[in-house]
Amino acid sequence: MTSTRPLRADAARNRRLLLAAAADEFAERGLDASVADIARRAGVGKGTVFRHFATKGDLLAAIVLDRIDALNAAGEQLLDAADPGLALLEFLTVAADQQQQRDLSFLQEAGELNADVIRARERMFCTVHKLVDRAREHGAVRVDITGADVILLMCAPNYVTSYVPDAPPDLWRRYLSIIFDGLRPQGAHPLPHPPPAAPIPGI
Amino acid sequence: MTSTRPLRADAARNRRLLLAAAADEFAERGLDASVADIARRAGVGKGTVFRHFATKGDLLAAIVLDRIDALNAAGEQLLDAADPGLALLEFLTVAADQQQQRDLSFLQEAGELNADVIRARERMFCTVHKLVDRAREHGAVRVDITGADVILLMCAPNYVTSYVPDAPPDLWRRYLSIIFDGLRPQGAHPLPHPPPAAPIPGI
Amino acid sequence: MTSTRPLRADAARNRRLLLAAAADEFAERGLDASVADIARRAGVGKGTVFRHFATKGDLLAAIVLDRIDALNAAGEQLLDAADPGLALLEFLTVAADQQQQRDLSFLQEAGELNADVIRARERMFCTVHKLVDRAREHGAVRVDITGADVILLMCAPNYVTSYVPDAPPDLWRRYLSIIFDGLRPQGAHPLPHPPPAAPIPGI
Amino acid sequence: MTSTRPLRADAARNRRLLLAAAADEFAERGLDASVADIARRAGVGKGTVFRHFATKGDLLAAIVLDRIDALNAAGEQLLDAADPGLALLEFLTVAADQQQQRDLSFLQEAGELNADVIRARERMFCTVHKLVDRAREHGAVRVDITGADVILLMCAPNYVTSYVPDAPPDLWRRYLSIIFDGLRPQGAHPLPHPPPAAPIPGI
DNA sequence: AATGAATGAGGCTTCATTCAT
DNA sequence: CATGAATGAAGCCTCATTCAT
Repeated sequence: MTSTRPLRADAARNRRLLLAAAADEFAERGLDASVADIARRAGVGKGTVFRHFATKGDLLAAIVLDRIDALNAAGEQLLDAADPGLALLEFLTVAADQQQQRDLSFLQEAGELNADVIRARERMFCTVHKLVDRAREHGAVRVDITGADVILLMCAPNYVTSYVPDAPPDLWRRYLSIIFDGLRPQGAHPLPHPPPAAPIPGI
Repeated sequence: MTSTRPLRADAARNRRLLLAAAADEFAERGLDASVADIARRAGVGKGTVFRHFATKGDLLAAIVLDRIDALNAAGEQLLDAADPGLALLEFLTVAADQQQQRDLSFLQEAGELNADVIRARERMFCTVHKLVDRAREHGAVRVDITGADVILLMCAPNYVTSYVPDAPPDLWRRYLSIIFDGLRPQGAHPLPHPPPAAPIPGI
Repeated sequence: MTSTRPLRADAARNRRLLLAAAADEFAERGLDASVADIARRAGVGKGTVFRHFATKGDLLAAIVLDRIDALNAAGEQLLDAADPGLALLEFLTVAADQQQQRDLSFLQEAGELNADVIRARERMFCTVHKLVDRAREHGAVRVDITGADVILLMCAPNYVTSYVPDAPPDLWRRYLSIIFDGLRPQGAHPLPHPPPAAPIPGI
Repeated sequence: MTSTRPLRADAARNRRLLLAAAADEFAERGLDASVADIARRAGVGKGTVFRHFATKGDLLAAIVLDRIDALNAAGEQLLDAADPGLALLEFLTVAADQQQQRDLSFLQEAGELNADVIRARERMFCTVHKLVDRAREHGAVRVDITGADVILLMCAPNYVTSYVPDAPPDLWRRYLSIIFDGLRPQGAHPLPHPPPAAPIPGI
């Protein structure tokens, strides 16, 4: 349990600066971004990074945790939406919008991260499964699509646009739309391979 | 100098060993694979790596160049295929199959690689454009899809499956099928964003 | 300034806590014990350590000073003892007992410590010399033994037992006894090397 | 097993330089001597240290291993000596002479070192036990002295003289003589504490 | 031509010390 | 006064690259 005691005003500011700087730096340089660069970008000393995050990995974990939790919150809200199809599309939109930038490999590499991240990821995956189940039941996505499929495809729009030199910030919407069309029942071709096992044992 | 002088027999063998070893190592460990490991895997000394490739980047470039050229050759063959829709799908299948493994970020990072790679990439992009144009004209893909779109989506199936822990080697076929369905005219929804400029000025 | 002004009650308490915590920590972790650990062990903030002791070295010096003074006091008492041989043995017993734990290298490293320590050490050395002189005169130790010899041998029992993994707390007594036997005149073999100069010029 | 392949001429030279430099540096600065300083002293780059010794600890282990093996060899030779008492004294003389300098904490800290060191240490301990047994049987040392005692006392002469500022290089002989007198049966006083368990289970 | 030894820049992390709260 | 946040020097180690053998 992180006994989140209030944190002094300046410390909280630095923590925020660090998370922002790190997110940017990781996005630009990938996971090899150096702690020194992150510190410089945040305008703090290198040592300050380690006061807030014991390890470079912990810093990454903190970022990922924030994003996953935020995304999950959005997803849970959408579980009550009237139109399950629109709800799923909206969820994917939020997901992509939220990370406009290079994806942080957060699904995969997170596997080696902090236990909190793993639990958060499982919660989020659960939510996605529910969203997909509802959408499927309402005929909004094809019957052979699983939650695991959507989880995997979730980051593709950002990934794809990351290759465009000076991409307009909304370009990902184009590819999300294409991919989502591929998930719809209309004109669906049979899939040549079964879906992967759900990433969480219990689903 | 690109003046490919014949190269002694053993040197040629080492070059092949190195390319293979490097491809495997990059695939497994990502771009951070160490030159030492590559050399060991190839069964040669570290110095030999640098005799053949002045720089780690050059080694990567050579791999990428090979793949792009091979892919382009496949694409050019398919330009004569009877069914342009099937031809495009086949091309994407070849592309994904060819790198089964971790994608080498070859489109993007290649941007900073050697000039040969850039030219090869442009040739390949050209071929893709032609394949897409033909497919579009035959109604096999929606009218609002461009060559640039397909180029961007090309790596998505491999990217997506790279997140599955012990993915079966053919899992990418599932996602290529889904994405390709999204490119078809049947049940297409209007796209919310215009396509990016073609990656090569002259297309 | 050595002008020991009275010090507020809580400050005095903190000073005591710090000295105790530091002594323990140094004993367990050696001279590399971190200030942070000492502060935590004392239950105070890191800043408080530096309010009381300008430097980590000063903290060490303060501990050493206390011990030396205490030891010297014991030695001076023993100068009046009836049996000079027993007195010397008792002094060495007190010395070893007092630091049961890892010796703090206090004789040597103290050389670079503050001036107060140096003066205290000189006082203590003086006392040892007197104890040895008396013991020698009474035939309790061999004639070729000097005060400097005893000073050097003084820490050996603790040093020696520091190598025993889970040493019983009194094990040093065994080695003090052996070494002291070596100082006695009975069965003494001639020494192959002259004694070192007295550590203090004026003795 | 260290498949000691011949090692190139220059590499062997550097290895020797490194071991010598490290021994000096450890002796002067203690175990905290920095790798950078060792490299500088040896006249090589920092990286070269790590080519030869994967870890700072491995470097220390190599030094210690050399010393222990040399000492053990000397000890084994002495097992055949005519006078067991003299043999033991000679062994202790060799031991002290061999490390003239600050002891490298080699008995204790070695516990966390490389497995080779541990085995070498056990061999040496065994030898000491045998030397002591023989000496005891011949009445050269008191009956209540064990091998473990001698092992512990072995480094004391060097330890003791390490505190003398500009000690003559043979000063340790004086204290070895004193301590050895303490081990003799003549005029021995009963020991106030039982000996520690032998450091190696099987002895 | 091949090898592997040497190099040193650069990465992560620790910690004594200073300073704002 | 006390606290604990911030700092930056320094330490260990990795690795691409160069160079002697």
